Amino acid sequence: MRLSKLPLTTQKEVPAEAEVASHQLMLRAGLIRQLASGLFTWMPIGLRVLRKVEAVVRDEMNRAGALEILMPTVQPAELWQETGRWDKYGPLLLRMHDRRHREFCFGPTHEEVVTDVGRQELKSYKQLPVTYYQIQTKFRDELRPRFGLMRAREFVMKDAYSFHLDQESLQATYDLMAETYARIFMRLGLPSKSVEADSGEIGGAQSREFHVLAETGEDELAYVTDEDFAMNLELAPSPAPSGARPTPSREMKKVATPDTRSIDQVCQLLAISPQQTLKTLFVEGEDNKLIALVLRGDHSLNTVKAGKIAGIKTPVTLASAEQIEKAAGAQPGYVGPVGIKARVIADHSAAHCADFVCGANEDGQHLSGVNWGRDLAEPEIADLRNVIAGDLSPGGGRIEIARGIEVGHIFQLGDKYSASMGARVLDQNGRECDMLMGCYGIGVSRIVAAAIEQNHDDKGIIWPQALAPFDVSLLALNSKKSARVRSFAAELYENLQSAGIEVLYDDRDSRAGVMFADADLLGIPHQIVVGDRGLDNGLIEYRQRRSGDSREIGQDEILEFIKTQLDSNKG
RNA sequence: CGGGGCAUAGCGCAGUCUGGUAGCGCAUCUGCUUUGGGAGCAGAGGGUCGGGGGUUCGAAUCCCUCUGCCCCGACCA
Repeated sequence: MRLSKLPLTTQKEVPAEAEVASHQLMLRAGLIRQLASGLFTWMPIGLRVLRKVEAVVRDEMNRAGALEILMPTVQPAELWQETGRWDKYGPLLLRMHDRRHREFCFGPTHEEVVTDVGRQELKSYKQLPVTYYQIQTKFRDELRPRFGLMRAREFVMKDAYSFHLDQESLQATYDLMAETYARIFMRLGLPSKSVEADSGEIGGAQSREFHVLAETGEDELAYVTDEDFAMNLELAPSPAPSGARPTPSREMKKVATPDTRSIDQVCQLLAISPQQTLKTLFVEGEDNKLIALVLRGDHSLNTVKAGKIAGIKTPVTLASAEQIEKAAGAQPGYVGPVGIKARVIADHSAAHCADFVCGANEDGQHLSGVNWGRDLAEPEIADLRNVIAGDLSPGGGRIEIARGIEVGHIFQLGDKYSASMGARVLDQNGRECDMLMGCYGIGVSRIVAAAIEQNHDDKGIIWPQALAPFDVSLLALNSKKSARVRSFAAELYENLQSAGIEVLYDDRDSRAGVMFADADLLGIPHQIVVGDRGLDNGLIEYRQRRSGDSREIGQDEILEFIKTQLDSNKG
């Protein structure tokens, strides 16, 4: 593509609305334009990237034997009423009606529609297993769209659904999809990790999330390098403390701690470490009374775990400062479990502490030398905390923590949809039975954003080869004045294209600095620079976007050189 | 939905407190000069100051109201 034919305006300045790198760079490079909150137009170069992702996903899904279909984005309410989700799905579902006042929704997902397909098409166990998939636009009316394409309301998703006669078959396809997903992210050049996950609303027995690793990721992943252990932090069990609780050796006494509300401040004042302190958090109970959750000072509350404890209201809500003062008689920062009139649940690490420091339920005062069973009743014990790096896994390894962006999620649905919608086949014995189903999603448009989060520098995007909108940027410096540059570059452009290489040819009448800056911003992996300075010596400059390394290549060798570079990169 | 912020040219912003009819940088267009890392000079186009209502001789500015967008929280590919 000739850049002179493309109305591309890149921006030096970062749009105020964009917070994260991927959003900023996509706007600056002119890959997307925002229409409204969570709605984006894919501009020519951006769309090429999206298509690259789709191509890899499609190729691997086909290779795994899945069948591509395309279902409507608009779905009738009746289907959703069959599964009960018309009422349960809530405001995420964009609802509308047609001219006859028949109700519809814009599909946020397609379990209902595909189950309808399944019950019409599939009658015999001999047709199973089968996996259908589509790559299509979804709409979810998110309460808070965020971070550009990372959480858009309208987005492109690859969703696949499998149908089975029995659990063994479902498990086999589920495992195959897990392998396929790992291969997709590898081919896209995006280091990823899969973890066990909470299956949430969609339900089902097993589920696994796929994350692209990135510092800016919203999820935390707990894993052990040499073990199978890999879980979303919200699920990862923290190890029970080993051995008996140390015996008390100190007396409880009150210490004045004015203006020291945080654990850090208390530790500094008393010259102790956070492990010797306990913090107390109040959450709302189902009966609207507050419940005290006690954690070691260096640990943090895991709200998913807390929400699973009977009596705690879900979603877990932390009490307000007013509620806390009313219940404990002290401001947040000075509350503790001693003498508190509330249900007390301690994390097992906190329950294992002796001679600890905690708030005295009196402003400006803490207690030191406190011991369970002596100074206050033994607490209820539960796993309440997030694991931290260095904790032991169930297998005995040291847990590490990484951040990731969720780009895929696979589920075993079982008969949840087939049973409610009557999707049945005849088995070997002529008996009618509900099919089992699996579902497998990939956030195609989110992958584009995730790739940038993982691959950029201060100059712009650095596309992995498989995602790059073009293979090569060809810059013709001062081409307006120099007929020699103009003709060499034009010929090279034709030759590269004939060799099947995708080229973005910068034939604009711009200054060199502008062309370099735009090429770096757009992030195409290989740059070829044609200029008079090189041609004087019969040389062309080749530069790698990622490393910034450049070298001079003979003008007759440049075509072969680029071919070799691309081959070794595609590997 | 709860809490906070913002809305002035395509983008980034000033002007609002203290009312007097809109400005700066980038981008765009023209000309000249320049030409290997976001050039210089000269000129030009582009704004119902988010919408509606009110106060006033006069509103970007003050008041009321609506809308949109962004950030923090719960949810998700």
